[in-house]
Amino acid sequence: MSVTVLDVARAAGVSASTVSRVLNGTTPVHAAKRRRVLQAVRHLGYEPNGLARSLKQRKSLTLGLVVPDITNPFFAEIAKGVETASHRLGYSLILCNSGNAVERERRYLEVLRERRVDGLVFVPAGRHGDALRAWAARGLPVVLMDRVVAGVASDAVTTDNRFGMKLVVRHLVRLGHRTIGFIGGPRGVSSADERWVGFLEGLREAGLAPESRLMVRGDFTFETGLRAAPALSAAARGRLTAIVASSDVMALGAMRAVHQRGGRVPETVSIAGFDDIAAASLVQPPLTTVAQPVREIGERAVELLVGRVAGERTRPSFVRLKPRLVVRHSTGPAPASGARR
Amino acid sequence: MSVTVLDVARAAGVSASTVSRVLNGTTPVHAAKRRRVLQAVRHLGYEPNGLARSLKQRKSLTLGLVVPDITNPFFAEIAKGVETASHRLGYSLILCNSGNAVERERRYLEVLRERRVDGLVFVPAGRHGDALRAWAARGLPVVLMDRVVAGVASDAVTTDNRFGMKLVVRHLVRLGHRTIGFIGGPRGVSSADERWVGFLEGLREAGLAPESRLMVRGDFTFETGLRAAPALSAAARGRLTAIVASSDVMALGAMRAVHQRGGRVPETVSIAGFDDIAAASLVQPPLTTVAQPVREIGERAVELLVGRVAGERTRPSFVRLKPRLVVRHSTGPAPASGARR
DNA sequence: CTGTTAGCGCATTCAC
DNA sequence: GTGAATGCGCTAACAG
Repeated sequence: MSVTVLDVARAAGVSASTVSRVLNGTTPVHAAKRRRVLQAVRHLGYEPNGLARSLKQRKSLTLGLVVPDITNPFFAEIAKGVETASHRLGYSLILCNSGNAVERERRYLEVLRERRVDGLVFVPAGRHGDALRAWAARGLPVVLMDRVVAGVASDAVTTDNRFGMKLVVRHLVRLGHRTIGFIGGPRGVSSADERWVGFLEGLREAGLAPESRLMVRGDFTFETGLRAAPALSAAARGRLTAIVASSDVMALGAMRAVHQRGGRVPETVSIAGFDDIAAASLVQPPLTTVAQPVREIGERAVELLVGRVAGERTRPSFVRLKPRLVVRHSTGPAPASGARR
Repeated sequence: MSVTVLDVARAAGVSASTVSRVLNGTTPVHAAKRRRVLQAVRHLGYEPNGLARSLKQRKSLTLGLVVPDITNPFFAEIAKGVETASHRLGYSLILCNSGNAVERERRYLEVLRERRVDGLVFVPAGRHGDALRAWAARGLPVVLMDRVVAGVASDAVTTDNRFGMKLVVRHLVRLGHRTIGFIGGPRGVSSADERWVGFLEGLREAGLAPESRLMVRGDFTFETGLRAAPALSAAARGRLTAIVASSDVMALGAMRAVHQRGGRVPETVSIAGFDDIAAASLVQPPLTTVAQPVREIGERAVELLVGRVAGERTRPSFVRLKPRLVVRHSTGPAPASGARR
């Protein structure tokens, strides 16, 4: 069927092993033979069979990437970083979109094991982590991104979410805001939890008392923001001058809600997000947010993973990248005081 | 090292082939033995080696996905559809992000051949197509999405771009617009070319004369829209009442430019896009656009591909999906007449 | 129904 | 330096 090393060997008048050596540069080969081999390769249009090589060498040069939703711009950016780094280092990447479903996630890990991927770059969907623990228990390399899972001591690349969120709160406080609503992410997702804590700490730093009725949880969707903003306004009885969302998408939803009700951003209420997705700078007004080094997250994760595949480290490394505040026009000075709807 | 069929066979007191038969349901096996095999599998934590299976069966159950840019929401949606369909049909998906670079694209196709993927779902970067022709020449299945490549008679799933663009023009004409600017995509990208033609046809249908100075080409980026909108306004000397962009991202750029210069959408100028990416409904005002059945494009492409892998068809099928106009608030009645900046 | 045999295509011993 | 032999883990004949 397809042309094999043996075919090349025959055409070049050498043995299969010699062909292999030439192709992989494992061992020196006489220049003359080497040339004949290369020529035969070209002549026959030989293409090595990666499957056979992987089987023999017991490594597939393939990595798995599992994300909750590739259409989420944040994960798309991460995926791009992961893809770039993988191919740069000679690995192919199998894409798995878990759709935030734990069951699908479990199935994917199974498939990836069967495919004998050399490692896994992973943004876990929920808090759970059984499937992941099972994976790690087999000694298979895995690097978590964005969030960590309780009880799994694997490599991870995350953002300093607490710090990032405090940056936002400070910014708002400096602008004179005293009553700030918060739209958080799902409980149990570590990055969301950290942002929640960062928000509380930011308030405390400023001597502000948190009000639990002004803090709601969402699921990182636009709809959450859309619904939460009016709810927060109502809960604050007109005192609210700013809203911080735990993701840009939710912030965009909040902004939309404000506009729909005839409010203006930032005049009526300031709004800030987290992530700095592309859309953040494209909306009107452009969104103040916390920029995560997304590309870098993906790239560092792969580098860590490949290092571990090569057996470099033995203890898990935990990389925390610093985010930075990006001030745009969705935040402004707090209104002098008092009632507005 | 890892546990193999042979280990299972020994543990169950049967031959390796029987284990294989039980696992694959190829041939009936005595209930008792079957049970013992299954038990041994569970007991030993056996996991089939997909690499070995693929080598033997000469099919990898893997597909390649090549897109220009996974962070482009349009391609991200497509990727999601492709991923879902692939895994549903039992295939894994290798993700390749060509970054719109022909050379990277070429390298990817090479890698994918070495990996012995069973087929390729492909959004080609440019007009070229040599690498693709080489691929197809080897009889390897490929399905194009969104755009086709001249001289390559492969399966393809596309949108009826001409029709879609005419829908937009009709809509605008009905609103009273007579001087409409157009921001097109790159020449040689078939989908962009079709939209260009559709725009011209739409004008003609309405008895409007195209003005070449009111039609510019871009590269589907936000920046293109940002720059093109003012340029079109200037070229029209105040007569322009509407702008149609060949993609939502460019439309968003145009909208931003209008806002930056103090204009209002749609009062000053109506703006329409193409694709209906998520952001289109989230911006202010929500964008009138042509919705492509993105998810379906991805899914149909995979189904076509898998069908071809199975050797179902022999002639290339060319699927054209109908887009639909989504009227939102970025388009409105043309102003009574005359000058505005 | 089931065991035995024989590769899939390659890289790696081990001798020379 | 190089060839012959071996086996990675699996499934598909081929007999029984």
